[in-house]
Amino acid sequence: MPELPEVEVTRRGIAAPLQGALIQALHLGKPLRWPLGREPASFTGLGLGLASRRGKYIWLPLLGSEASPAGGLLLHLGMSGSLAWLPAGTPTGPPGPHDHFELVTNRGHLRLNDPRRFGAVVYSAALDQAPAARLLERLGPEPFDPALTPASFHATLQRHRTPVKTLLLSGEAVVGAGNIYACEALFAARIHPLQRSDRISLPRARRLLAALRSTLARALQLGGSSLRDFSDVHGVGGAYQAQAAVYGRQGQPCPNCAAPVRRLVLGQRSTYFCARCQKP
DNA sequence: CGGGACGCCTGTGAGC
DNA sequence: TGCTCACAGGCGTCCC
Repeated sequence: MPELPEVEVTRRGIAAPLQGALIQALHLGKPLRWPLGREPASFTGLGLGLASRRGKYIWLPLLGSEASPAGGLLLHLGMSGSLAWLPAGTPTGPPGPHDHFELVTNRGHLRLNDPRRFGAVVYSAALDQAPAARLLERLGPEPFDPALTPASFHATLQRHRTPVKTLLLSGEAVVGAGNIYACEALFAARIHPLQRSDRISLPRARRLLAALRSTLARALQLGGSSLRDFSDVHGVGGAYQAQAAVYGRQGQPCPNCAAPVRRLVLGQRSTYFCARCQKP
């Protein structure tokens, strides 16, 4: 479910309420993708720092009792995860059957709801130590990092012969695009998803990077996509999916040329595109 | 080494 | 109505 815009919307929603909050309890439900890696009871009394994001991971720093760093929690929402923030004082029912992680703090409850349980919450002593470092080390550049330039992006594309859409999903050239935004960015850049990565010229690479950035920025502005169940930490859904030009619109007219949107399967993922507008 | 397929889970919607 | 099947926003791991 959550791609970079949804994860960033989530991070923004929890950052202010959690910063400086004190953990009173940590509860686990059914197992997520990986074990937490630390005894839940040992988190009681720790403070929380400012949540940050890398790719589709959220890093929640923990503060020791004497304000010394105490590691943090690395969160991933997987395919079907979302976080809910329930401020103290509001009626809070018991955790639901898909609430598999809960932080009880003096300011409220943070719950991770994830029906498919592809998500994860993992303790790490530091961002640059295992297990966090191992999970983050292979991530490509952030889409809005100024160090990511058309030239450097193009250079990464040149190193692979795989279809460009597959490369976008791998996160090696740039992180953040999942299946929806990879399809949408390729449409906006008028590049065919099957186009071999190393055959993309510098001008087209420039166009793709610009399309990716504007697609992600637009989605962020609209609160992300809520195809099924994604919502922000207050339970409000995003609006981007109504703007999707091709994703999930097989057979419907291309908004640009009215040719029917087509679907193909690439790397076991549905891929939507306009065969008339998107050339190899 | 790069590239591609698998598997982790549960829910939902379409088709019969 | 109820069953079966395809498919769903991700990604680490394994195999070729």
